[in-house]
Amino acid sequence: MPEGHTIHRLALDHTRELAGEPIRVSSPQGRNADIATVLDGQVLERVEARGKHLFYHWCRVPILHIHLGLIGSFRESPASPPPPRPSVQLRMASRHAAVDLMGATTRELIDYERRQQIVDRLGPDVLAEDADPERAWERLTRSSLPIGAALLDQRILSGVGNVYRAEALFVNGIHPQRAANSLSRAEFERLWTTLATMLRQGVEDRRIITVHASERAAAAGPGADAVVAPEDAFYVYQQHHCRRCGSPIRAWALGPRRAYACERCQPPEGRPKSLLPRSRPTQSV
DNA sequence: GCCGAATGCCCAA
DNA sequence: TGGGCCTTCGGCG
Repeated sequence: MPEGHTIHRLALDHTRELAGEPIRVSSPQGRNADIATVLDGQVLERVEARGKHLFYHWCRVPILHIHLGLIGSFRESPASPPPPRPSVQLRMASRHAAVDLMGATTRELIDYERRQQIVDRLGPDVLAEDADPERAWERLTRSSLPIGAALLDQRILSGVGNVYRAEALFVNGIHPQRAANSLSRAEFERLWTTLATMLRQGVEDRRIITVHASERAAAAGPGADAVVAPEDAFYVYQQHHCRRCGSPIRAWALGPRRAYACERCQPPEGRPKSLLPRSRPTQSV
């Protein structure tokens, strides 16, 4: 479930668990035996997260570039791990921990120049300490995309995926179909702040929970701190009813992905209803 | 057991 | 614009 928060969490964890000592690298599934051969026994320096990309920097060999895609994931076991599943693309093991990579769309060794190309393509990472929202604002104002599509365009800003887009737009009362260049500067700044706050919380929680604790407590009463169920974690993503006003949540295809909105809390604004995009909101779920 | 969807993105046509 | 890549899981027979 990889949006930017997952990637940054992995970079932190893997740097802590794997860096500074020789790493055993293998490819149980076999398709990345070439990578394993190069990396096995090498010392990992650090793991870098940029948007949804991971870069493993080693002391003496090329950079391991990983992109999880939609369904890629890491699984972690303590030292002396169980045998890997056959689907494991790469296993990296230190004395302290082993991490298994599965389902990732990109596993490749690259040089620094190539890494630079990839980074240069990305808009500012909402999770980067030194992220420059101004760059995102410039690209946004030049975009004719709906804001819902623009937020998923990693060239405009990076790290945001389908859940955070739905949730951040909801919190700011912005309809996903509004043109990106129709946002006011103030709206953009609030949106950026929301995203940065949400993703940082995601890094900490190791999952996405966007509904504010006070609202969860109000709904669930005491004990809401226990395990948060998916239906309590989100305002609109894959929800049926708006937890603020009770209106039905609409879900429709916005570009290649499903968008979610409460059209009462997020008015399409500025367009007569007759001119609304005929993207045909369907029943939720 | 099979099918489709899932927090993504790339490429060819 | 459509298909491909990659795996898991839940819903449906």
